[in-house]
Amino acid sequence: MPQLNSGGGDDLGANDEMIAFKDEGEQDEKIEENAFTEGDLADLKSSLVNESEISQNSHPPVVRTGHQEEQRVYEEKHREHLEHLNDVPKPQDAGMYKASTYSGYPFLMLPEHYHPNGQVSPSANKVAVVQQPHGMHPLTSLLPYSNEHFNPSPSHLTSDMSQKPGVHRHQPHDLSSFYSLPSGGVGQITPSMGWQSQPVYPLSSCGFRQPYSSSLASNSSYSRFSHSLIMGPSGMHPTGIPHPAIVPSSGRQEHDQFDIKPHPESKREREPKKPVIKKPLNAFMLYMKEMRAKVIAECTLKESAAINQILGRRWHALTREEQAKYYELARKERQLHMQLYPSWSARDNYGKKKRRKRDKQQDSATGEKRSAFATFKEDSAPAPILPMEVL
DNA sequence: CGGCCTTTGAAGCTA
DNA sequence: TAGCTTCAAAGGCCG
Repeated sequence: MPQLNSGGGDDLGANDEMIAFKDEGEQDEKIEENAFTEGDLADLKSSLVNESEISQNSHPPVVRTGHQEEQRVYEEKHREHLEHLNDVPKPQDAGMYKASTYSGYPFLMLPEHYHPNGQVSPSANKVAVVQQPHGMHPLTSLLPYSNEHFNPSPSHLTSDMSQKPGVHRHQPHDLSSFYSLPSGGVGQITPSMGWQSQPVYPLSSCGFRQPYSSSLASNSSYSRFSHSLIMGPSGMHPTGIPHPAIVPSSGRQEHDQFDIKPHPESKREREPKKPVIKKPLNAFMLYMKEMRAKVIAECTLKESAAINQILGRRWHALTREEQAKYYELARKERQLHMQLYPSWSARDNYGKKKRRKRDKQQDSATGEKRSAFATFKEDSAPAPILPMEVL
């Protein structure tokens, strides 16, 4: 709830942590921005010609737009990483992390010492965190990038990117030093007022059946992101789909991502459609993706609205380190997204969703301008159903 | 069939 | 620049 916290400083929720992190992290950002260099992309584009020719056997030839070309590079890079994953982990990965705040892709090569107390098991460091039960998120599917792709490299990328025509997105502030958390500074996040209130769905106590910190620290979550998961269902290689960022093996995202329909018979599909590039997932979205299945299993819930409420509370129950992992992952996703789609803007997707009914009603009601936050809370949260102690 | 619900965070927009 | 708006995922539910 950035809106609530933006003005004040006494709320100790995650947002404040982010602010605190940001204050520390601008230096490293310059370095990390170079991690995934344009040179890498260019090299990939040139070196992957053969691969793409081979891969044509597995899927029909596609006339690629500019975006699709970027996506193809994205896919190929992803594949390289996946193949690289099968190799022995490189010693320099650990060494690099030890040198400073880790700069590699955190959820693949999450350093063992990422936790000050070394909670993360070594085996957990080599796999992506984000679970893809039905398919890969465009960017989370690319998590298995090794450090060599995100290695801080000569600063040509940043300058290149900034000089690139059409690049208008600002470079994100570095959050890496966010996560150079003080040892022993593992503070439990004080729940903010917002997340504590107004459970709409009848939440059972399973939302806090066990503290997330323990579940995360255990292998339960990390161990699920084995290579097989990364590779997709039934061992399907990500390159078996048009784009790893785009195409999950199943599910609606498959069609949402670029409006590519499987049956292009209709009139609409014949019209050339500009691919829709989705927003990169934020930290909480990544967390939800990973933990949703776990919550479903624990609580035998299926409704996403209820699950999301539980996840929202668990999110606030996370320790700073635990949240930091997801913030870092989200940051990497944004970086990667920005580098692959430099001309993309979140604005591009504005209006893609139909306007919410409640917003329409709101407008037609009084005409009085109410904050979106107030609207959401008032409209969607009639009364707490569970006592606060359950939450 | 498509919007709603529900969550947090990022980014765009507006006054 | 503060505050507001939209979108991102997910899947059951409902009109």
